[in-house]
Amino acid sequence: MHFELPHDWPATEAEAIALQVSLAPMVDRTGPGPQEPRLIAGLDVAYAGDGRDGTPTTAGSPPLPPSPSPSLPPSPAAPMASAAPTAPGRVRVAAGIAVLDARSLEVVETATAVGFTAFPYVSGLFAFRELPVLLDALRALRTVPDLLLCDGQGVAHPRRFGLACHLGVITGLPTAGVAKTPFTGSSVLPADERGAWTPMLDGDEVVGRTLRTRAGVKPVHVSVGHRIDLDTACRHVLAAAPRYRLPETTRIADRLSRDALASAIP
DNA sequence: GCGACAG
DNA sequence: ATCTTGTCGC
Repeated sequence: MHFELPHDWPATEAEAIALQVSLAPMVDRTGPGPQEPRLIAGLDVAYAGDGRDGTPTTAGSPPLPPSPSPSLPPSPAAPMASAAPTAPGRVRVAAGIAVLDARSLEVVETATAVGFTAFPYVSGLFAFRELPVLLDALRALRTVPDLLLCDGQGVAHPRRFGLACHLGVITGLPTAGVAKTPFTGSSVLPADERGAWTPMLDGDEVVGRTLRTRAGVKPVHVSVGHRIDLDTACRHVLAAAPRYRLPETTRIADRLSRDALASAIP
């Protein structure tokens, strides 16, 4: 598929935060979104080494020098990476996308992309780290998913603009975030029964839902990304996770990204 | 001021 | 995120 970046890539944490603040108003949290999607895609990113890179979280200093990571020219049919080769402080990454038939949960198409991180891991600015390689993998996709399930938060974010929202605004597709641990917003544990849920609250605002996809296992945290409502998002997450804690989409995307990373010849 | 902090 | 052995259970 094809899309244009609605903004330049930030070089500092301050720029990244300003970008989130300006883009957050573009998020559509009410959807209602696809009621019966035909194709649901899961996305994930794998890291080499320990996943950490240079600049920790030192306040003030720029995250990383201007990086060329976000792919510039839309090469037609070339396994494009995020440019820049071995640069100090940059970690090799691989993205995996699995497009499944929403009803049978069978794989319809897969795509991967490899590259290097263009931003350090900073809680709240997670998207700037994974988006570049994820977008490369999305560009390699032939089919257009009806819903994107992301590994991380949607509006359950300090500025209401987590990875799922960012990906939704860029692609224009409905998205939802499925996080393994809570971030912004707290909730009480839902009953130990598949399908049980409790609201995630940040003050008096509902930012997501803690959803039990399987009894006896920790619940996941679902939040709206873009062009879908919370009920619809949770319904699809539950349907995509018939047996394990995480949706099949995410599980398969995780495997794809790890395999792609291993094939990238470390 | 101190701790916490999606992956 | 990633590094890892053993262990409990279907």
